[in-house]
Amino acid sequence: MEPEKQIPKKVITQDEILQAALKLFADKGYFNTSLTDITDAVGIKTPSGIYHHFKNKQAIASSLYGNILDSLSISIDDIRRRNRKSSEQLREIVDLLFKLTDDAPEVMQFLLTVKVSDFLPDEKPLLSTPAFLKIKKIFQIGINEGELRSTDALLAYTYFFGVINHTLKMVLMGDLKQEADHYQAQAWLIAWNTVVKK
Amino acid sequence: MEPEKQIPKKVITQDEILQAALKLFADKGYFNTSLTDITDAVGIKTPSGIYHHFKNKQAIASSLYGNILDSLSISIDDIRRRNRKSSEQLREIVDLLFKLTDDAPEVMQFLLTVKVSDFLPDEKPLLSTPAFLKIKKIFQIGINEGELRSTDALLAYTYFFGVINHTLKMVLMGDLKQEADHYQAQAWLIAWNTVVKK
DNA sequence: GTCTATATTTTGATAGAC
DNA sequence: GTCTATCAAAATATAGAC
Repeated sequence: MEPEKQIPKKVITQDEILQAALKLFADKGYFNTSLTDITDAVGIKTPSGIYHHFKNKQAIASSLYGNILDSLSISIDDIRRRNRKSSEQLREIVDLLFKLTDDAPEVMQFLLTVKVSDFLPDEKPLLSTPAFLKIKKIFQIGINEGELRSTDALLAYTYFFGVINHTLKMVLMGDLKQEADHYQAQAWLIAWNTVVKK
Repeated sequence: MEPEKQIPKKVITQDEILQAALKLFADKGYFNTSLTDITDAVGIKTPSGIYHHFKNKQAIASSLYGNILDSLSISIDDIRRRNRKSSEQLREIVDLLFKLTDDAPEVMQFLLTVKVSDFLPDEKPLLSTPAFLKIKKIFQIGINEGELRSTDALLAYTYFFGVINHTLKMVLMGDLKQEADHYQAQAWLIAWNTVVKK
């Protein structure tokens, strides 16, 4: 093992700030998280350092939100590329969300239980976001191709992700005691039945 | 028409404060609502008046939350008294929630889209609240009597209200453009199908 | 890029006159 | 029970030394 440097870690990266902020925002909420909380979590002594990386507190949240949605959008692109049927694509999206809930609960908390518009009023509403538009498109194609019941694509989305998101939220809040993974198979089946053509 | 009194309205009731606060909390969020906002909305000039009615800002929110949950609990009692089957009871609860969404959207916004635990950390979690426990009991009885599929009552709740709540949330956020009433019949059917024994 | 120190602003809350 | 006036605290943000 190498001898550890005596110099205390001082240099903070943007990513460390984002990770700490994400955890705090997900846990205590944006308004209950002060810049001091973030500096504490990240191991520096003053909020000053943060202003070298971000314009202000809002910019941290905005960056987080953007990153999460971008990453989600990319994953969805990938999923759509690898699967042709709407059922398969939705199946993989559900798989991704359940995995994220177990492996990166802060991310899903930020997506599902945090009301972003309260502190990012200028951000695009979730439903006009690329990630969401792609999901809506999956429903639309499924309807056109006859795999899904013919309703409004937005309504199909509403029912399907009503089941999925509520299940994940109950896990995140600790009301459902097992890992998300444990509920996935059944939740998928129930959600799928809300939209499938029989 | 009677001659209007010249004396400007000064005396404010507790209920006026609660109503104004509910609207503001639902609209802008608890943390974006200052006591000054409330005094403005209620027509007095200084936050001082509010402290004669409530201990502090939190107490306003706490009172609101309690009132809403109490009233919901009473409505559920009434519904359970008037109906015997779980299906009928759930049907009426759904009816109530859709009506509330159209007639008192602030109330439903407070229930569905506001994260109460952020500013009322000492409040009982929603799921250990009388209103919720009664709803859970309805599912449990439905399962025992064979009307509902045999799963965990909490899971039945999760799926059923996943559909219902998400539909109402989409209406409240303006993503679904019609009144809640317009979506009720189909949402009920979909939600019911997530739990019914076939 | 982090530190000390400080400026600025907001807001929750109180005291006392009327 | 509302008003004027004011306090106290907290948190965002900045300036300048190192």
